[in-house]
Amino acid sequence: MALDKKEIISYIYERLMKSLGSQGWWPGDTQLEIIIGAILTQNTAWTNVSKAIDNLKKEKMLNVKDLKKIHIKKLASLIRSAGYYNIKAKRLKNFINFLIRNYQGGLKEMFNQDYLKLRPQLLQINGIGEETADSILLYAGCKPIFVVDAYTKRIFSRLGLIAENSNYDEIQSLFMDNLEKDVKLFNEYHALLVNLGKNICKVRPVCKICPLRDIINGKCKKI
DNA sequence: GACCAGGCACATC
DNA sequence: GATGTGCATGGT
Repeated sequence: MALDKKEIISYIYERLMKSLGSQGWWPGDTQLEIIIGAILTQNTAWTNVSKAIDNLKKEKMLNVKDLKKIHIKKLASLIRSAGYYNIKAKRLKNFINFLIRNYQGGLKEMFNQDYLKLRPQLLQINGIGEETADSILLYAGCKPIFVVDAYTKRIFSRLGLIAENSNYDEIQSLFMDNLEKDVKLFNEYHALLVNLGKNICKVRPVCKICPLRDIINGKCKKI
């Protein structure tokens, strides 16, 4: 008997979790650090982002007040390793300015509202798109929003569960409509997909190392 | 040395 | 609305 979509989505999660275990996301000690990481990791390997965050830590810059004060050129130099450093310095500043203007610099105040109202506000900030906004909501704010990224799209279109040209909302709905709205579940599921994508599904356009369909029937040896 | 990475905004058609 | 391009470092 064939599994329906809901069962497949849950089954993939169960298998990934069983094979790879809890991912312990997001790597970061504070809400602000997570938000900064979410902006810096845009189209960038985490290893490069990690160095940038270490630099900010060393300079004791991981707070709203100092990020407001720091000159943008200096900020850019500190995050150099994360790539696109000029643009990302601007994006960090944009977020900090938004936070100060609307919430007196308080993340607690920002998150202390209906997250469905916060999401469009975040999307208004230049440099924060859907994935970054949702990462902020889920990983920094602990709100039940599913994060969609390039790996999610690649993996699930290869599985034939979404069309290759699906947009962000469509993919997000696949998960949000078929899973319990559970922060821990959304947290782990996205992180597991990134792990799977990074380590196993690099080969394009077809994954030759690990046929993804085998995830579903449990035959996959790699995970 | 080519290719890729946990995107996004903007220009152009 | 769809498609193309700039942004940039560091690992494989």
